[in-house]
Amino acid sequence: VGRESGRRLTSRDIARAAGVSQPTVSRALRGDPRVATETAKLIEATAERLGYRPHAAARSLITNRSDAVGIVVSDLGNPFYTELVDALHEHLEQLGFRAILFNEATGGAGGAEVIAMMASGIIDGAVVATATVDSESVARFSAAPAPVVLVVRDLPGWEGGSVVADNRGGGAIAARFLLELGHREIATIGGPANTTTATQRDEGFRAVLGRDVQDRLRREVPFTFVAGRDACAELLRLQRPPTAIFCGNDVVALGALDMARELAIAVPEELSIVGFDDIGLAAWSSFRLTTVRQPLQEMAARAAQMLGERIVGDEPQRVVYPVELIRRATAAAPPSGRH
Amino acid sequence: VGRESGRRLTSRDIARAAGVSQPTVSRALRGDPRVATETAKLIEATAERLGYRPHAAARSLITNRSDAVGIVVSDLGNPFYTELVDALHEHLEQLGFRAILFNEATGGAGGAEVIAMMASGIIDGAVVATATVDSESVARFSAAPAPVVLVVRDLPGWEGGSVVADNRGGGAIAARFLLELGHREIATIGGPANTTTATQRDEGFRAVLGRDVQDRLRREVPFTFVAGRDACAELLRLQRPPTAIFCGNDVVALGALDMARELAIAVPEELSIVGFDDIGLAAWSSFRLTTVRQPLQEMAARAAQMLGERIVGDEPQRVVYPVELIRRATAAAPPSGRH
DNA sequence: CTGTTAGCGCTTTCAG
DNA sequence: CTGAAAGCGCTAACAG
Repeated sequence: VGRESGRRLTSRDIARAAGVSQPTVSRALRGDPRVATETAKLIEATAERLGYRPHAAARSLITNRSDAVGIVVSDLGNPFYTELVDALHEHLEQLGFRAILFNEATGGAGGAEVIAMMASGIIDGAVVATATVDSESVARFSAAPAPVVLVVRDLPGWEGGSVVADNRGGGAIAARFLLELGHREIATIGGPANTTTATQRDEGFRAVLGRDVQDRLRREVPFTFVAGRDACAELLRLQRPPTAIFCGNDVVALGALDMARELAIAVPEELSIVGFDDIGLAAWSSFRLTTVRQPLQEMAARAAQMLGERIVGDEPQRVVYPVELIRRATAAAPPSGRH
Repeated sequence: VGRESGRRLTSRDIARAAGVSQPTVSRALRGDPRVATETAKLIEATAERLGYRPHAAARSLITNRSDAVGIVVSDLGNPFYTELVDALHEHLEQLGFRAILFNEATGGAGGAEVIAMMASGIIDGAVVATATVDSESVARFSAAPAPVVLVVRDLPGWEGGSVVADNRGGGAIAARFLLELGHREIATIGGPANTTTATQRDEGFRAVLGRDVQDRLRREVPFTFVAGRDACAELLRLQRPPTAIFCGNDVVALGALDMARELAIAVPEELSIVGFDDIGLAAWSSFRLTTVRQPLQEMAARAAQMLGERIVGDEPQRVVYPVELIRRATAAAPPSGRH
């Protein structure tokens, strides 16, 4: 394999070849305006010709910046996180950052891994999408040696910057929609209680309903496809099954839909299903899931931008994005005589 | 935010606190056996107490290793790549590597970006899943300043290490299966001709068919859901439509299935569809796609391992994994009178 | 506008 | 087993 055997090419080599001093090479290659245009051109040309690339570690050692940031998600198997990673990655790259992937599951709970990498100077900051409400998280992230921006999920008491959707409002929208359709026996398959996402959606939903969802119609599960399937099966096995289900997110809703089909329950004729997020799959004609859309692209862009700002010292902000109901084919009026 | 204001903590600080010399701290923290057990314990304790973390850049500058590697995929929107990234990431992490994400689309064609990062010492190697057959790729990757391992897709003439599935064999299996079911009017929606994956699957398929697929029943499209939909619509609009379609991968097959449903064509009664890869979605009861499975987990593990080996100087290898037919619900005998 | 001089915080000889 | 000295390849003052 044509890998070079020799020593690494350094700025000193370029300096020698171009007949200037080493710092001038450094300046020229970074576009320092103090270097004469002629000199700069010459240096760039020789660097190009010799195939020189500055050694990132040497630079980092001085600047104390790595130009890399972490993206923390819990589960790439979940399409929602995939889309988020994709969007974050793209926007971060546009801002000149490399993205290092962290998996909450393997990378140690509570972001320990990320914080360690900040301390080593490997990353300049991180955007985390896995915040869970527990006693340590806020304190931990607040004491992190580099900025952390929360996206999608927030944390009570967190002041370090976050961009989230109006989950409360979204829950309310879903409830109003289902109520207007004529549903009365409405079930919920909510997400984990230790995520603000799940609790806020639930709160918004119940606030509009004007009462709590009966315990028998209430499920609280992890944000996974299989959990959605299982919870839906339980609900449909009830003596008086619901005519509609509001799900904590789309993956869960898709799981519920999948199970309804497996049990030959017609959607939306016999059962309405509403999700949350509007992931790509939701629009596939195999699903046509009615859902509450959160503007993931915009949120990712804003989070990336905010992290960039925080890294250069700007103040943290908390920004909330509006959501919108996307009517597709999984929700309709309840079967007659059932409401 | 409780970020420290002071100077960075260095190994010299730990040395002072522990009453030893700075190099001894360095040695102890790396587990150098020459350090006395007592001394090592003392050093570890003070480092822990003070919250010291070695500066990665300083280390890299000397060792010329970053312990980070690149993962190059083209499109995280494609579930297949997502699963691959997830698996690679996990195995790489187990080997002590961090994963930096690259997107072929934004990161410059032909892996230019990755090679630049190798030259800067930012990554020690890369596993690339986006190899396309063109005049430059092999030369480029061969001349890269750090090891490249190809996964999923291979390149003719590439000697740098690759782990792929038996795509030819898989195409043959699919053809044999469809033939035995009784199909005669078989269409193919293949992938891009500049990927070995697509061409090999197609070759294997045609070899068993004993003849070329008629041009009218042949489509060659990008590996996307929408492309699968569109191609399927075209095929079904034909005067004499096919009774079966072999798709270049699962995403395309799912697209085809989606379109068949939209056009109210019963699958598998009126149309059989066979995919390739066996992505997670294929097993969902909404799809139950019959497909040729390539062992992605094993392949990712092997690729990660191979990259690790290449980085420490081992010879490249080419490993091919067997595939297997997964019979689910999208393939059956053709409608009577149609074969 | 450019060169000289100092380090950044580690790892690695080389002594002892 | 441990310390002293050197230096990785850059960037950042500071002169000139």
